[in-house]
Amino acid sequence: MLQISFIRKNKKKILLGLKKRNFQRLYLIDEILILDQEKKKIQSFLNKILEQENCITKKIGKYFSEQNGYNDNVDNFKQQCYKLKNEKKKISIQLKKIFLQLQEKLNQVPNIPDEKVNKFSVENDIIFHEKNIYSYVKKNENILTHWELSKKFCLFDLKLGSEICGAGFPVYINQCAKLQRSLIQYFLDQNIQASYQEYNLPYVINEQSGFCTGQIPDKENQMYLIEKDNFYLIPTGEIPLMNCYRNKTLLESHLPIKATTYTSCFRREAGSYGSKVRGLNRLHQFDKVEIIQITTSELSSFSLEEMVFHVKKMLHSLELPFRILRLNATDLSPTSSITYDFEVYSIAQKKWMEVSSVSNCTDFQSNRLKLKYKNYKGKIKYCHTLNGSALAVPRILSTLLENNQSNNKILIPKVLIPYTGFDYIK
RNA sequence: GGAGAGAUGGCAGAGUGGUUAAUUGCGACGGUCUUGAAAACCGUUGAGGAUAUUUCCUCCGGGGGUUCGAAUCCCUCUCUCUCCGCCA
Repeated sequence: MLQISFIRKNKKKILLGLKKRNFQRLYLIDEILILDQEKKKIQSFLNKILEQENCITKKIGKYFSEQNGYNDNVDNFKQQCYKLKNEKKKISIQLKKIFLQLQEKLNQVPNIPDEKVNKFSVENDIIFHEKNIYSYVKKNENILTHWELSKKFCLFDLKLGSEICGAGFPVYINQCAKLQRSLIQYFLDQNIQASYQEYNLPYVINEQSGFCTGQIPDKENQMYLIEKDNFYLIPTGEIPLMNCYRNKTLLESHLPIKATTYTSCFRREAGSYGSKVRGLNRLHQFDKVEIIQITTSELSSFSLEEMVFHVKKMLHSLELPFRILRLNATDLSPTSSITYDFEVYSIAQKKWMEVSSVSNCTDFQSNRLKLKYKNYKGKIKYCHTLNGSALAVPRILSTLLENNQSNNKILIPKVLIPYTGFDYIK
């Protein structure tokens, strides 16, 4: 959510940013500013009434404490209060109505894109491209997809999962199950080594948490709802992790805060179909290790670079061919001001698979979270929040299987062998 | 699931109808003393909003009510703790 004080002072900048996103409802900004003016007017009028009321009540109080009894003046004062009370009630209702309208409109406005982000009409920028992809392509002509490999090596069973629950809930078996667990452990260890603190969190959240990180109302339909208790299954560990810092005022000297968590993620993925959902490409339940940073406005772009570098390093260590894209403005999620997507190339499917997305949400989330910090001068400001996957497990798993296959076995990358305890799958 | 207790500033913890944004302690910040530090002593120290920059308003878990007036009384919701039951 944008701050109202920011909107008041930066109308032009905001409109330009929203146009860049191809956001259609630009009129919202004018409506917000008008409502804000109106709210201010009514608020100060109400304040004056309250002031009068407080003044009279204090006088009555004085009579009671000093003279210990009734007085003609007291009845007079009471009469005055009755009048004010009626007016107060009327105006409070008006104010509340306007406040809610204002809030509702503010909730609809997305974050302003960073200067580096391209317009909606432009292709996503490829800012990094691993060249050794070509050596993989030459290596073998008879390459199997991971679902074909699964049949050959007994890696996972989608049918079994669909009988237990439904499509998109895979069952991993034997060496593949261990490889999956090894990946999670490896990612967590790498993150902890980069001084991210590990959290183990609830997989279920309430509505407030979803609102604070921006999934509600925007992506409400992507989440599973437990109606009986009004809880949602998490679509990403970012939500419970970031909500650990709801309603907090941190000290600048404690920033940046770096945290990581491993969770399963649950997504309804309504409307997905075809090759996109083959095998492990798009699932209703999958595992992901998430990293976040909470920092100041001055340092958030540095944090973003640091996170990108960290993810890059991990992909390198897994020896996977990948590229990094800077998303253009239309592809940004509403909370994000700038996002880098990491894609690994699958030589079997001959396409790029998104395995991580690293975003700077600036103060958009912290405004909803009421997450602030006190700077060295003692002034209180909103934090900047960043989040990224490090990394999404199934797509790393599937591309590892596909890219490391040979006729009768699948090789495990060196860095994972201490975790798996075997150096190939057969 | 049953019974009871509670929710107050960064934290701890008073306050049961009237100058109470709220005693006090800890913490933090500033000062005195000291070569420096500690100790001791003195002082400052919640947030949000509006504004003519001076004042005003709001906030004691959330919402509603009683009253001229609510942290304080009533209703309701949420959460926490204790005891009992059930259970990985």
